[in-house]
Amino acid sequence: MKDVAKHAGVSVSTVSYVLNDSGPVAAPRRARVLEAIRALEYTPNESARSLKRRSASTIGLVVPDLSNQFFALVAEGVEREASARGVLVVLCVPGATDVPEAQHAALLRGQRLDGVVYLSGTGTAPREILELADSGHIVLVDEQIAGFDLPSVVADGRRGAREIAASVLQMGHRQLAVIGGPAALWTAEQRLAGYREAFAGAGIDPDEVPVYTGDYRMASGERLAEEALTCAGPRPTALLCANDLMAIGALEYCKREGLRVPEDVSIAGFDDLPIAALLTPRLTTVRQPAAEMGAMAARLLFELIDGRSSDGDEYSEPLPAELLLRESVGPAPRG
Amino acid sequence: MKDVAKHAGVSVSTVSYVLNDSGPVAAPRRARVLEAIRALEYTPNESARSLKRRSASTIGLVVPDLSNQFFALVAEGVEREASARGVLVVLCVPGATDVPEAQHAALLRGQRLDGVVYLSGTGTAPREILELADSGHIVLVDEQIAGFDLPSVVADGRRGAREIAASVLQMGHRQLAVIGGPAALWTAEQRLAGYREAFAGAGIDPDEVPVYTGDYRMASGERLAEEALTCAGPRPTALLCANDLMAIGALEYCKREGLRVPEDVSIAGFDDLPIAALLTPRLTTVRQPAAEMGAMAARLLFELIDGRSSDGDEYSEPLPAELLLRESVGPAPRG
DNA sequence: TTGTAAGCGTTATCAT
DNA sequence: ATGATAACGCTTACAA
Repeated sequence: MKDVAKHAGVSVSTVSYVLNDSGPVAAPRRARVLEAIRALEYTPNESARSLKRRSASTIGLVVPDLSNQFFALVAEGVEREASARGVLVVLCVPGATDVPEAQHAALLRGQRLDGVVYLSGTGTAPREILELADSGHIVLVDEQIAGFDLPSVVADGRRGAREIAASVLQMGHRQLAVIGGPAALWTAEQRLAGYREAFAGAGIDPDEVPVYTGDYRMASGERLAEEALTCAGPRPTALLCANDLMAIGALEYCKREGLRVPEDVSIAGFDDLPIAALLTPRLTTVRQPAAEMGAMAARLLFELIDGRSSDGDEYSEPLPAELLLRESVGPAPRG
Repeated sequence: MKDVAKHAGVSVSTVSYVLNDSGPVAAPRRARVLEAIRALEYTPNESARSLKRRSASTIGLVVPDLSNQFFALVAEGVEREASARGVLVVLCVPGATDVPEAQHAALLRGQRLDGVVYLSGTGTAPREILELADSGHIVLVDEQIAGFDLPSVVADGRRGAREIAASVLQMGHRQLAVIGGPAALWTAEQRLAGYREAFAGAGIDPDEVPVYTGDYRMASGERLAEEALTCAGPRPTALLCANDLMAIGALEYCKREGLRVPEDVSIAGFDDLPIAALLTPRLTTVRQPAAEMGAMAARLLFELIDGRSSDGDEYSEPLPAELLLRESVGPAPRG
């Protein structure tokens, strides 16, 4: 920068003024500066800038797992929104590494990050992250952490669950089973609540419907489908799975056991992962607008960072979740 | 930091020494410093550090698209390796935004990034990126950019292609069609070469086998499968698709048209996306060790950055690509 | 072994 | 309108 100043025959402050037009500068001199910048191929040193400005123009994105397409789509949304503002996104995948989460948190405090979009996938967060919530800025996506009132962007899972359950009931199913998500997860709870509302609405006692609790992963869907379909008593004719991954597991179980879907048993998922429409049968599910959720989370985070939030913690309305009827749910077999 | 020094009754340099054990410091004083750090909840300012050290401990990761699980897995590999070294990974998804790539490149020059793991997905890169290759450090993954001799991590796609084609031939197929990738892509070229080697090895004139050129996306697989299967002359009994996405498209076409796979037509893919094993029929494919490739790219990049490379440009051996025989390829129907 | 002090490249506050 | 100059928070000779 000094070189640029010299080359243009001006002072460094003038160069700085030109760079950020943060000060008045006469046209001819500004031209000379610009010219010098080009000539010397000068690029401002961002480390110095952020040191001075006390802001890194960088946010963090914490996702449990990138091979889960839901998270990947959220990440895309966040990245899009951030790069539109010239903000960098630092990726953290705590699961993929054995670096303690505390270290991730240190990043934020070390001013390398101005804020964080956080997806735990577990409904809990290490103490370090929670402490950050006060000082640093943090926005959750599709989850809420019990006992903490953190800003978050969520989809209307409850409504989606109610609708998908209602539509299954409308196909004549009366023997249902729910393969739910981890009890600790807010989304799991919401979706379960939605299912139960639909049951009640159809004159079924929600407590009569067996609920198997999984962990949102494929393997648990497979295992619990087996449990649900082989247990004593009348076999369920439809499985309500709280996410697509578990629904896929259930599908795999049926495939292995030679059960036809939906003729023998109907299966519904939740999320609308890109893969859902490619399965055989195509999976009936509820679309979570993942990319939009990521984008909205980023926007919310920027508002927090800019201190432009109306007041205290900020929330967005739940985004709509759209019911997608596909082949994996069919009419109930006649009993 | 000054506060810490004061609190511990030492000088700032001593604190710095303790922080990086970059200098000798007596045990009792070190303890006092540590204690002060804890007491004051001191976290070093990383912006200042990188300003001084002229290194950001941050690398960039450029991927065309995160919803493609191959890229997502590469990203996970990169992240894992980086965070193990305390290096941050900033994510860039050029496609998801309209920010000119030039701006991305400026990041590198602005010293915010020490290097970049680059996946264009197109086999080309903007001039800005290429210029970086000299000054900055860059490693490509699963591609090579024509006309430039850049360090890269690749899988042995040629061998994989040869093996999968050979195995299809061994099932008795004689009427084949290839659904290839974009001619400009190095991987597409490699895979095609592999197929052709297998054809020649089986006594088939490679030039007799029709090649339809797609763009590695699902839609093109669907369209080209139609072309291949409805063209004049004997219908192919097997489709060799240069990646899984196009194979999935082909599968979709068959599904729509009521063609049974593999009874009527066999379909082979390439990549082994996580979804491949979940399709019906399960997709025969070649595994690209995506996460390992990402990790290796990161390691290679760190070597370049540390100047620890044996000499000039550095390459890794192609990683092995493993043939996975599954249901989508079956014996040739008797003609 | 420890402390002092000179930068690292910017930005921002002042005089001019 | 412009130019010195003092921070920003850290590292690292160099001196003690």
